[in-house]
Amino acid sequence: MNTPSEFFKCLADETRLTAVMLILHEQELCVCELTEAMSESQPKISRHLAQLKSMSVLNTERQSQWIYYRINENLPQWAKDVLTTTLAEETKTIQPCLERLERMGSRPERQSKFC
Amino acid sequence: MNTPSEFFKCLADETRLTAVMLILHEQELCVCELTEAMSESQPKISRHLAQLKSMSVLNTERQSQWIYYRINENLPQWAKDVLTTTLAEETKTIQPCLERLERMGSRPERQSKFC
DNA sequence: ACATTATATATGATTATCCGCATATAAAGA
DNA sequence: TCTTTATATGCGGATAATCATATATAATGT
Repeated sequence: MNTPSEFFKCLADETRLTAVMLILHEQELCVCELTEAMSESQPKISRHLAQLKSMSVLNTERQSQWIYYRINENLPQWAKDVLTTTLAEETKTIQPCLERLERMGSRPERQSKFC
Repeated sequence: MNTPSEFFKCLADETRLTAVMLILHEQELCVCELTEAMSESQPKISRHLAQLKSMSVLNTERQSQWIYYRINENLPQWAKDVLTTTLAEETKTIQPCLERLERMGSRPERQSKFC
């Protein structure tokens, strides 16, 4: 992500924006969680996440079989500000996704960072 | 402009983003000023402005032969916030455009609102 | 009415984006 | 090793975005 317009391009797609909003809201999410929350196909989600990662909006951490996506903490501050401003606006919109996420069976358990 | 991702689509193009930033910085600009400031063709500028207007990001006011574009003051607050956040980031980038604008000969004079 | 300046739009070509489907890779567990 | 689950990617095909060029419209001044 080099220019603001490139950053906005990342957010200019409904699927990508929703994924970023959900990740920002939940700290981290894996592909299968996003697939379930957004009711979209796995390849579709995976593609968009790869794009967001390649633009340095997201980064990943593997925990055994799951790959967790997070907001790249090295994003410039103005970009983080745009994301939080947008999340405030999108809170209602992502509610159905959050509900599907909570209802989701067999959600992968997070590794505790302290053991 | 109905959804955040649509708004970001407006800003996802370098030409459009720069135009919006210049207008935000200068309050209002006409097509020929933007054409000069950005060193782009008139049809290209005009098309992108039309797009921004159709998405309610900008609006226009005709003053005799010139059509001035401004930020739509009815934009939702979060969107305005995104724009000002972005302008702070883009101040350096738009500097060359602002200089071309100042050097521009025969710049249309604004009608004073008080006469 | 005509020329000039400002702005908008039509058209066609090029390129970019997005998607579905199939398949590849990678880890985990039997 | 074989199966299952999670994730990534290759490959068209469809659609959308962008651009350059030419032309249309609109206001101004002669």
